[in-house]
Amino acid sequence: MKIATWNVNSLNVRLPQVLDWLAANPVAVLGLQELKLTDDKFPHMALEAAGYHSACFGQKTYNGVALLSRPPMRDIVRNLPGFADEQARVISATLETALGEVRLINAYFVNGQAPGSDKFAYKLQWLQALTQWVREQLAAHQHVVLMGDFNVAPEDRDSYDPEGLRGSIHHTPEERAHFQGLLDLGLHDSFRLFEQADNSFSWWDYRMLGFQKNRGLRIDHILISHALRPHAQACHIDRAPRKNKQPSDHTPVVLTLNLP
DNA sequence: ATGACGGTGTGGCACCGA
Repeated sequence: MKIATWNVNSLNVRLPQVLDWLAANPVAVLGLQELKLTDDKFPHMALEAAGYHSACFGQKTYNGVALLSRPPMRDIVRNLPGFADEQARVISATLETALGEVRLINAYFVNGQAPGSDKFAYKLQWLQALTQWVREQLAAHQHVVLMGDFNVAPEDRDSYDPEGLRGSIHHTPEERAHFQGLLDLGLHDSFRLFEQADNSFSWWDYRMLGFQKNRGLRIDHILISHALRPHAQACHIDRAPRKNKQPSDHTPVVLTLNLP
């Protein structure tokens, strides 16, 4: 059983690539971020034809998240309960697996623009609210997967230029402390459970040949709860879609669990 | 220090992303 996350930067533009990718990578679950479309424009039919149920939470122009899954989902929750937010950033759902219930949380974390900005303050508030939601979900469910575009490079090795970018957005101590705070709730960064190549990134700037020069960041993550850890078999970044003609700036991260 | 690339909106560019 595989679980993947992918920031598609407009599902309108990227739907053909998502369908192609799913055909080649028939994962059980795919979390999408940055749909940039409203729910009435969500391509339920095309995804159903590909064998996926879908639960979406969209908005116009910005943000928007969705969960796709082969088994049906239930108990779908949109955004962070108790945190008033005009931006559509989180969708959670429960899946029935061979292990029993798995609670999925798919999130598009706030970018934050620059330390000291209003957007950065919003990022920190949002991170606090998300942490509370994950804490509650972990209390209610043994098997929890927190996936998405975290907009945080957790460690220096997750950045192409950790010295030059020290203290800048995605690299600040505050953001990294929040990432560590999520781990401290009882989660593991599944990518780091396995040996990985140096300079493994999930996002590259469209400009200045960022991908060709591998000037990227690892900001897309799949975190799993303690109870899932023994079942994790692999986690890898699939760079192939970044080589497509009209690529997203992010590429999928894929977790393999030893479940049917 | 800035912009570079790409998506969206009701545009002739600005805003946002990371």
